[in-house]
Amino acid sequence: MSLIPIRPGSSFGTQPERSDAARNRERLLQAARDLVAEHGVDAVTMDMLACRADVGKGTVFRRFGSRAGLMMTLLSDAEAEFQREFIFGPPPLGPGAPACERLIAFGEARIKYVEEYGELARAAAEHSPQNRHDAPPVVLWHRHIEMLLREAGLDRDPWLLALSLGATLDPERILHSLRAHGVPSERLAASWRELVTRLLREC
Amino acid sequence: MSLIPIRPGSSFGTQPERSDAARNRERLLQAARDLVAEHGVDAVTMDMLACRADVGKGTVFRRFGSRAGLMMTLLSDAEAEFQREFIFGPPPLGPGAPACERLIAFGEARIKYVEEYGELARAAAEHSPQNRHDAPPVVLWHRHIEMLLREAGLDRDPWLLALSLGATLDPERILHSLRAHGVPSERLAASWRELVTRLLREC
DNA sequence: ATTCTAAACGGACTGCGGTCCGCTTAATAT
DNA sequence: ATATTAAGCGGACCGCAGTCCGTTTAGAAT
Repeated sequence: MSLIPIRPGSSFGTQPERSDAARNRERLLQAARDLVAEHGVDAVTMDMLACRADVGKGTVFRRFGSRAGLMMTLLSDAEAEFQREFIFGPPPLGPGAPACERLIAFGEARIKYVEEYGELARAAAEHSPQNRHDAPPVVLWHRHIEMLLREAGLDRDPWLLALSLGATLDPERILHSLRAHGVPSERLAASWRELVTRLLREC
Repeated sequence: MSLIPIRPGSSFGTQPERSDAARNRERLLQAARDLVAEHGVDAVTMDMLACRADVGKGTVFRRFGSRAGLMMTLLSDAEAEFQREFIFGPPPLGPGAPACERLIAFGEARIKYVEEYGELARAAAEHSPQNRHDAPPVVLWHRHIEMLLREAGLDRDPWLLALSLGATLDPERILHSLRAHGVPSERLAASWRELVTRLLREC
């Protein structure tokens, strides 16, 4: 179980991957996207993927490490885009707006993200109690929230407070509200706004 | 996958279970407690349990429905005690104290509970995205928090807000803070207190 | 005591995620 | 061209949760 770099062989000092490996990766990613589109995330099995991509099962696990790793890879583009937006993008999500507004925008963006990629995100976290909370993207959101809390003047253990706020935005939870209880995303966003504004009042 | 009644055969109109079934249940529960004590929750498999209790594997699943069901059963006593305390017990956890103080006490009690039974609680929720949020005890905590929020004067969608607060107290999350990051439970409790008091200021 | 039947039983079986290890091959050195 | 070798490959294999179905048996009815 190792970290999956966003670009394979992107680290300096390591040689680029072999041509057959690159070809197999493309085949696997294409097959995975097709299968997800055809049957939905939850119905895609690793054997099915190996079969469709016409590679051995071992190759699938060599590429992605685990089912969760595969899902992370499928998410990586959307994830990178999301990160770009809240780090470099225009306000209120990106820098330039007051912390409180950025925090609200962050939650709203996250809810939209889960609406679109929730199943993948859930599958990427399943069966990984470790990586569920320590995966690089999760740590990044967490630090982002913590930074905004500090910026808003919340100095009492902002790290743990950020953890609590992050829990509210957990894909599985949001997805459950959306799908199982039929809560419209606007209502989730409104509740998030309420939570954040109450928390940051007079800071 | 069905709900597991706290007391078997406790519903009216159903006949009591057969004697061999009762004997097997006791054997299974004893074996399960022993195995958990010996090897830890995560290492206990259903085959192991069937073997130790000297019953067939089918019997294990007939009793408990799933691994998660078994863990819920093992938790049911502690769970019932916890419920009793925050519903009927002395303040500030039970009725008689201001909503804000009860909410703080609730979180503190929950953190202690997770410290003691966290592994079981996590295992009881694993692989059940459905029952994870809709299991009777979870729904009860949730309603309790919602009630306290209303009592404190928070009228803007207290149901969703209760969901957010509940997310903070999720066993897996608390356990991860405690074990993986070594956060002492007092610090978790302090952060919870901070969160609740900020949220309920001037209500 | 005998019969009846629905509940309970047990263990072979399935499907899935994940590992292992002997074989193949791309890339490099000569 | 040939030899070398480490990365890559494939699929048999494992452990586990959960299902299926033919067999057994407790308890009621006679």
